[in-house]
Formats: sequence, C-alpha cells, structure tokens
Amino acid sequence: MEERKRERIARRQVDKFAERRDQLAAAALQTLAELGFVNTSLRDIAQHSEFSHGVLHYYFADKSELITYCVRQYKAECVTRYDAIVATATAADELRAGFGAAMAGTLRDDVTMHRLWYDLRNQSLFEEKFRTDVAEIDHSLQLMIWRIVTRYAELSGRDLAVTPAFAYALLDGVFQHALLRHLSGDPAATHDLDEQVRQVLPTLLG
Amino acid sequence: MEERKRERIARRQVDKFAERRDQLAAAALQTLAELGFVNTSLRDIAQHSEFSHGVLHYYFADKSELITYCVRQYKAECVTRYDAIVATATAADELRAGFGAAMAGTLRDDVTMHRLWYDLRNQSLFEEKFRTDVAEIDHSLQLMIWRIVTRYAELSGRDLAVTPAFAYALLDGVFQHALLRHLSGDPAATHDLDEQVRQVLPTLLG
DNA sequence: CCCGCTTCTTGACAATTGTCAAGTATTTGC
DNA sequence: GCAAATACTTGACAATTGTCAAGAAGCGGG
Repeated sequence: MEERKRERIARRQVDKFAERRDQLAAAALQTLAELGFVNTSLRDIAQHSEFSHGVLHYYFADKSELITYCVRQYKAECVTRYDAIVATATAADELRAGFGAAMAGTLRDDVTMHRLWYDLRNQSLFEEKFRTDVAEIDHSLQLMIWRIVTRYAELSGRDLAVTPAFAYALLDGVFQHALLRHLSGDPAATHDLDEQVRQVLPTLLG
Repeated sequence: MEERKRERIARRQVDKFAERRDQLAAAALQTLAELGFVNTSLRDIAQHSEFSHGVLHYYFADKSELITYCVRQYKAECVTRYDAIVATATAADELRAGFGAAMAGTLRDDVTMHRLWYDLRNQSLFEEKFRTDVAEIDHSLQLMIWRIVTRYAELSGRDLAVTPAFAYALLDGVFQHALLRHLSGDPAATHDLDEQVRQVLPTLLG
C-alpha cells in the first residue's frame, strides 16, 4: 500500500512536472515563432510565461533540450492537419478542393509557426543537435502529404507517377514560396496557393 | 593636369578601396557559408582574412552593410549559372538533360553556398533589413529559371501552362529537398535531383 | 627626410547571453 | 501545524558580440 501510494504520488508529481514543461514549451514556441530561433533568449521566453528566467533550467537541462522539446510538441500539431479531409472526401475533386483550401487556410492562420518550422529546418543544417528531430518531423510531413496524394489517386482511379519524396518536395516548394509572398505582404498569396496546390495534384498521376 | 592627376589618384584609391572591400566580402562569404548566418561573428570573418577584426569597420559601416554587400556579391555568382545551357542547347531533350546535370553539379560543388542562401532567405523573414535584397535575388533566380523553362517550351514547340512563380516554386522545392538530403549524407541526392528536375520540366507544358 | 593621408591593429566599452548557485516561497505528507 | 521536498526567484558569473576610439604602421608627394 505504501508502494502504491508512493507511486501515485510520484505519478502525480511527474504529471505536474510534465504539465509545467508543456506550459513552458508552449510559451517558448510562441516566442520562437514571433522572434525567430536565433533572436529568442531564455529571458524572452520567460517573459512570455508567468515565471522568471531561472525556472527554465529547473524544467530543462539546457536550451537545447527546451528547443528540442518544443520542436517535438510542434510536430504533434501539424502532422494530422489534413487527415480529416482525407477521411471525409468521397471524390477526387472534393479532396483536391479541400486540400487547397486547407493549405491556404493554414497559411493565413498559422503564418508564424510555419515560418518557425522553416527556420528550424534551416538551422538544423548548421547545428548537428537538431538534425535528427528535424529529419523526423520532415519525414512525418512527407507521410502526411503522401496520405493525401495516394487517396487522391485512389479516388481518381489512376496510378501515381511519383515518389513520396518528390511529391513532398513539389508541394513544400509551393507552400514555402506562398509563405514568402504572404509575409512580404502579397494579399494574393493565399489565393494563389490554393490554385497552385490544385494544379500540382493532377501532375502527380500517371 | 593637377586635376587629372588627382582624379587618377582618387580613382586608384577608390579601386583599391573597392578591391579590399571585395576581398573582405569574399572572406565573409566563405565564413558565412561555413558557419551559417547567426554563428558568424566579425572576428570569425576577420580570421578568414589576413586582417584583424577592426578593419571591417573601416571598410563597412556596420555588420548589416557587410552582409548586404556579401549578399549582392553572391547574387552575381548564381544568376547566370544556367545561361550557357540555354544559349547552346538545340533540342528540348538536350536542354532538359543539361539543366538536370547542371543542377546536380552545383548541388555537389556549391553545397555550403546554397545552404547559406536558404539561411539568408529565412533570416529575411525575421529581420526587415535584408528583405529587399533577398527579394531581389529571389526574383533574379525566378527569372533565371524562367529563361530555362521558356526556352524548353520553345524547343519543344509547345506552350507553357504555368506562371514564372509557380515554375520557380516547384524547381526550388525540388532543389532544396535535394540539398537537405545531400547534407544529411544521402549519396543518391544528386542523382535523384537530376532525375526529378527532368521529370518536372514536361509537366510545365500545356 | 618629413609631413600628411591612408590603412590597419589593439584594446576597451556596453550589452546580451546561457548557466548556475544560493536563497525564498510554496506545497506535501504525516 | 511542522518538517521536508518541491517549485520558483534573484542575482551573479564568464563568455561572446558589435562597436568604436586611439594610435601605430605604411606610403606618397614635396
């Protein structure tokens, strides 16, 4: 019974610990998205939370661990973004329209988060530390795109003429350039993204 | 006569001044490509030259001006990269093969410079300072791609079904993902890039 | 040879940063 | 309610950075 009690307590403590970690990581993510990876100090992050800067070292060993934890948390947010569309669409054109609209929507609503993702992916090319996690997220995104694309081919009754990596590269390129335009203040960026995404899909079929 | 002499001297001084600026900018570019934008200090740059760190403030007002100057110098290097291929190719397939090979070649040979370009383009999304210059280079690259694409359509005797921005987004996406793979140690990255570039071009035709 | 102009070096500055130790406050178990 | 564990704050540290001033070194003209 004492054992079980201790466990329960330990569990509760772990949960509280994990909860606060998540809370701080959320504040960190918001700060990173706002300022960019390199312009964000631990003090900046703390100011976006209700705590002081020292607490970050109580919950995270160092800055790298915090960032890594953030990145992993971010991942969970995005990889299921389009799954509802895949699940509900009953025709190829419906899927195509839904995907284009969803991409344009997230470009409009989650600008800074997408900007942060590209920032982190680039930093991983210079800092070995994050390369593994970034590669893992990148792979998840590729799979997410692949689920869309294969379902689209299925609904079209056609075969695919591309690899997952190729399909992802094309759509990611289109999205990234739309993000660049959107952040430069181009009001047509979201609309054009929708159009371009719908244009890409058919070219992937055999 | 004195006037002319002074002019000649002034000219020589200006030339020497500009020469040293170029020399320092070259050292800076090399350092930036090696370490990445944010990991490069003025002292790092100076160590890649034969001078001390103070001299950079003699030739450049501040760090921003140095970086901007570097970026502009970098631009001149890349925008004419594929023009020889456009000029010499006499058949669509020859152009297609030459373009794919050239892309794969520069991925192999100029890895760090490409990595730097993507780094700078991303930084410009967080720092207003470089946005104009980056946008200008990006536009030049789009034009460079567009020269390839239009020539390819011309040699194919077909019309184009895409905008310059769309064609650039697709090919840039493919190239960037090849760069990611190449830097992660994937030995097939260059070969696949060649293949994928050749695969993209026909989809751009009507 | 010397004066003046340029080029470059040296050293210092203030600000920022990650890190961490010491101490305070809060919660928890009994 | 009290002692101990947990949670958090504060302030300091060493290192790094962009910037700049003071002056040394090199050089060209008279």
